[in-house]
Amino acid sequence: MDTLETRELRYFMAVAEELHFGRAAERLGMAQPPLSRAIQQLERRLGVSLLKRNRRGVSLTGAGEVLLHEGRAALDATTAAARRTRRAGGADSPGGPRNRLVLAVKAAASHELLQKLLDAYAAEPDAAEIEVLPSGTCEQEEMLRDGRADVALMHAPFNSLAGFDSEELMTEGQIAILPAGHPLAAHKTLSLADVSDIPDLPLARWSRHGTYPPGPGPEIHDQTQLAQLIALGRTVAVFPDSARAWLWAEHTAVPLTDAPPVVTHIAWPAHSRSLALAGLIRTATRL
Amino acid sequence: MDTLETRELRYFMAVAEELHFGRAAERLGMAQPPLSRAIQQLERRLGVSLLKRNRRGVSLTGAGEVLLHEGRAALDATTAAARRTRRAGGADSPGGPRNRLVLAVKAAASHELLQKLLDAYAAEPDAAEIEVLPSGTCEQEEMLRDGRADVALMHAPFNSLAGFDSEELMTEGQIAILPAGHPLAAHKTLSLADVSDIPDLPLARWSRHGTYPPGPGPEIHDQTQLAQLIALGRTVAVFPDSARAWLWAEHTAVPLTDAPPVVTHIAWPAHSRSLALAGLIRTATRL
DNA sequence: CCCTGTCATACCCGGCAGGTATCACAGAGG
DNA sequence: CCTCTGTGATACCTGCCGGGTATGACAGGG
Repeated sequence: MDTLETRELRYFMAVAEELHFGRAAERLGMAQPPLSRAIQQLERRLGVSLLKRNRRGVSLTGAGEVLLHEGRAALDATTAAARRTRRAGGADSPGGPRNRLVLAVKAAASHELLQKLLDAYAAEPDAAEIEVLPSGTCEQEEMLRDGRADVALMHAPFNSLAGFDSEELMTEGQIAILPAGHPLAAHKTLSLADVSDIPDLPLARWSRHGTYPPGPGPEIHDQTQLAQLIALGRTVAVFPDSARAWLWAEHTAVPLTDAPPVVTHIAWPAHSRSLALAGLIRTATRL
Repeated sequence: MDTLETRELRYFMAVAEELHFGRAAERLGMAQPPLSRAIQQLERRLGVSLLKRNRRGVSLTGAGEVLLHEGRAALDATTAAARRTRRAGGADSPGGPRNRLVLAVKAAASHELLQKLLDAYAAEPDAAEIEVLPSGTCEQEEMLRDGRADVALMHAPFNSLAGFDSEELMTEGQIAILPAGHPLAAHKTLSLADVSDIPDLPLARWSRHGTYPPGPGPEIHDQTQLAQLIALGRTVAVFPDSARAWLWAEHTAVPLTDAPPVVTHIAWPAHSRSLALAGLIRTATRL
């Protein structure tokens, strides 16, 4: 009676996101009528109206908005359960659980720290196998939530640690990366205001799930693209100190005085109870 | 293909907890054969063996243990979604969402703080209705997780804040509550060791989901029972300072020097995005 | 060797998820 | 005013699958 099958959740999420039964049905690979009926049944079972049918499209009610948020979390938890269970497959014999951990890392960030962590952990006596999973901009959170990853390196304040357990690993300042020839590159230090409003160097806009924030800067989704655009004198970027590791000859790094410090954490789902994970965290905090 | 219906999850959880298909089926209100078949299908779909059938009972494989933990979280998230959506029902008109928040509080704890919080919040201009939900020993965590509550007052280190967002509200020391006539009641202060091993006053054992930890003390599930047993000179209890509010004449409170301080937090699910909740938290942190 | 407890198999049935065809209705144009 | 289009709802049918009952297979205990 108060069950909420995942199928129903999937259906509702599709409709709530598309705000259109036809498109939602197509996305789900089914016909529109059964989808309509399923949503009606869902509303009846919950005793709540979720959608306002406006004869010209659909909009969410208050309850619908709640179910959109909570349902996302529930679906993520469910697929996470499936994925992590699959991954634990074959690990039957209690003698050698042959655990494998998936570690999500923002591509090309924290190179040095990651290297040290992997080396130190590999030296542990009962080290599990670690699979490093490169993730897009701020994607580590989703990866932890939906089970693609078991543990992640995150960077506050860019990533939100909400809902995860975490330990602090490292704090660093931020630098502006400028074209070597630019006038500002001669400064000893800069402020955020100095670099956020340079007329000839608009800040680049990072891809996030294929979309870009509005603004004048170039659209990028890749560190190499960015590096190249800076080298060409087309843009400027703000990065943590450790980005110095991949600077080109055509780049100049200038410390920012008022940028918030970047804190690298190791984070994992709060309910995790894995021995291998505990070992990795212990290793990380000892670095 | 990688869906994991909630029905399957419910079935597996039952079997994993009972470790017995017959009893699990009974608990689920169904016959045993379809349950067996459902679990087999689940194992085939996941491509993973979850249970070891020992011809004499059943035990979990490694993957089964993982699914037991992750599945619990997923099921909680799903029922939470259903409950919170139901509760948001009728809140259709964006003009007046008539939000109601459910606040879980350990019964009889933090009386004074709770009173101040409710008063202060009620004075806010756009205050939602607050339903106070008394919870058993350390039950607030489950209530937040499975959606029975939206926000809770928790007491570290007794409650675990893992997986929730929280703000610290208050820190207090702990006291021993003794029968007024007892020799130890004459002391100015005591240590934990002093009260944990009094031969004639064994520490009481609190009910937790109907079961009791082992030990010599009396079994209780209610503050009034405890108060009475102390008054009768049968037991001693350790409580935060604020418990002085409900002491009887026959009780004596003695501060404990080495007991860890109790920190009261207001905590909520990390993904919450409710305006009413935000208002309550703002009010709470300003107290 | 039989009895008991336990899970798997065999087989049947009814309900419901899903498909197709169609309706009802609101807006846009003419 | 009528028609055409896009939308979600309704009607009806069908096949699958979830669930039930009966029974089998097998390990332990007496």
